[in-house]
Amino acid sequence: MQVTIKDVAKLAKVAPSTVSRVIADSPKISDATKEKVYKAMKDLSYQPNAIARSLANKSTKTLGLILPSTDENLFNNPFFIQAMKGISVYTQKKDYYIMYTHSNNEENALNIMKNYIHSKWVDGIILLTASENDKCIDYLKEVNHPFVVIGRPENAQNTLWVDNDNFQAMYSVVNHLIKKGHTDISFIGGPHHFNVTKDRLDGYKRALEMHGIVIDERMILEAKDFSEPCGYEAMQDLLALKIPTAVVTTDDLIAFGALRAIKELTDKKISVVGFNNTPLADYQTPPLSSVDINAEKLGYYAAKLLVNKLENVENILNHYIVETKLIERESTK
Amino acid sequence: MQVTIKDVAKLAKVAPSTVSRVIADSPKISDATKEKVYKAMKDLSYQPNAIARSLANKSTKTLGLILPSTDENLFNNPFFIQAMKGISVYTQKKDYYIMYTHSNNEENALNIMKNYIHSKWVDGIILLTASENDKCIDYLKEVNHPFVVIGRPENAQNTLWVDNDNFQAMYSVVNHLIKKGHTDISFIGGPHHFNVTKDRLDGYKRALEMHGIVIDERMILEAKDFSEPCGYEAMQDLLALKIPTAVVTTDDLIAFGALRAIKELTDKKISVVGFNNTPLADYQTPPLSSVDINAEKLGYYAAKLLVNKLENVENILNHYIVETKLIERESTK
DNA sequence: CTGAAAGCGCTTACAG
DNA sequence: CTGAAAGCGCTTACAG
Repeated sequence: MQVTIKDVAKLAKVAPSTVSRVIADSPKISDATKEKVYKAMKDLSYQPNAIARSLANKSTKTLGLILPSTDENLFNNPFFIQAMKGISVYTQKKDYYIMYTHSNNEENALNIMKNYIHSKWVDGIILLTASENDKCIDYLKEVNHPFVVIGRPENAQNTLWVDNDNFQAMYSVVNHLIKKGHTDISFIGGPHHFNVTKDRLDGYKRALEMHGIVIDERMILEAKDFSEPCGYEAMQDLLALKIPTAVVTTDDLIAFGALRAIKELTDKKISVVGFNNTPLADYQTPPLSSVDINAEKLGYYAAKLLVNKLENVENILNHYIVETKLIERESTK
Repeated sequence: MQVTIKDVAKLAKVAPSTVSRVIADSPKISDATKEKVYKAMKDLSYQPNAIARSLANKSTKTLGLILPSTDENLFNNPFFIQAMKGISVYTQKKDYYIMYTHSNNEENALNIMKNYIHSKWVDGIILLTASENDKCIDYLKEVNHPFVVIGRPENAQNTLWVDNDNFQAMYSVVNHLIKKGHTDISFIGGPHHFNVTKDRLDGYKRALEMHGIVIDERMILEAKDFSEPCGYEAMQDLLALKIPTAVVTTDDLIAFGALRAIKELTDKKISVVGFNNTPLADYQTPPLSSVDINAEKLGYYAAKLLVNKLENVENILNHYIVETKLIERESTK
């Protein structure tokens, strides 16, 4: 049967409350008593019941995660699983737990989140993506429930978030290309309602401006989705219009599609850069240069910010910026 | 403040126990009372506290998942995230929750599992991989805690599991190749301590035997890991020895490596088949034929078997076999 | 059909 | 420094 705090108390000849204090390592308890209790716990191989603890403490030490599920990117891009790993690494250190659920759409996500919160399962929520007018964020703010966002949210003040500096990341990629002599640089982004797309587009534009290159709006394309076929399609549209010397994209899958379109539709050499440095970037022909966004670290720091808040540890900043790194390969040589 | 069952009881002018029975939809309660209580619940927007419920019920309706983390495959192969999605889809239907943790090694996995169990967080465990002498399985059997395995375990009786028919899957791939005229068919498997590797190897051997083709042990290679470089290396070793007309592998990444070795090291046309039908199989040169193992369905049925057991619904069989399908592309044409 | 009471396994003011 | 008691928010025999 289940060994409880009472059994330990009986064996150690103390009160249950004393055992509880020993578990919490209360400084008020004498060392002698602690020893007695530790021994009894060991003899009975006692393990505290986390549920009972949660009820008494009004805290589960559990974080809730909601994953998109229609998003094709979920399976093609290791971002989510890497971020989940980073979260897990931090929570394990801090004895926190993680719950996750997949959602089909934003409304579904909101319901899952409400359920997590109202049923008292989770102490905090980690949002893995941020979009414009994010209903989840609005709700979490409204009910004032602790959360953190991976990706910079719209009203970043009073909100915990982690992100890459997407503006800077794309700025330096484009800057790098310009230094190599490129002037006709095109941009193929994912759907524009993602903040991440906007930030990277801004970085692209800024780099061109800084070098006095006129921005040609026709060279800025939107892939309908973070997928290979959408990348192919966008590149196809672009080639029908104009042949650039370089293309920056906001996603490896989009870049894979662009590479294929280039191979099939033109003889010109066009440099291509992806984002996320997915494992297969290295195995494209040519191997694809790509920006590593360090998804595991994004997850790790997201968990850290949130746990700090839950434990009332002051966060020096309400966000972390995780560094990016261009991994240069054949596609830009 | 938190709305409790007492507040609802007071407003509806009934006892808390009555409210509890209404929530559980007990047939003993009159419709009139039910109505009153429903109204009160709505007026107060009452949500049951899952933690309190769990404590009283001695059941959390939560399943625990342990993910490998060193495994390179974790990021390269969408298997895990797909299986996790399938699990989530089923648990959502049944109002169950999921917890996950990443582990670094088997010992770590065992500790995480023990913690899940002893702290009473989870009602059941889903193991995403099964290896020889699996310590987690041994432990779960020892303490008689409900669990299900994705992948056929060693002593399958009295154990819930889901899997593809890996023997059959590989058998029919090899059979298919033989029918196309191949007789020199090589096998490159992942590490041999995985049951899945053994089953597929058996299927390979059986198909050859059935057609009277002598098995040449030198044509059976082991990639040290489920990775592209290990596939490359194995193929390289093979080519140094003998040039087959076809190669079957147990993993797309291994197959990607094999394709690259073939391109670089020989002019011969060699057919290649992968496993898992990862999204990028389609974008290899040539596009890779691969066996789709339906990971989402594996997860879905794993959750189903386990939840049935927890709810005392009899499982007709202690396992599910999820169908596989060869997706044929250029690499075998 | 419904209520009062005890219990799930903890924690934590309050006393001493 | 330690204990007795009340409480966290539910459920469920037991009575009626």
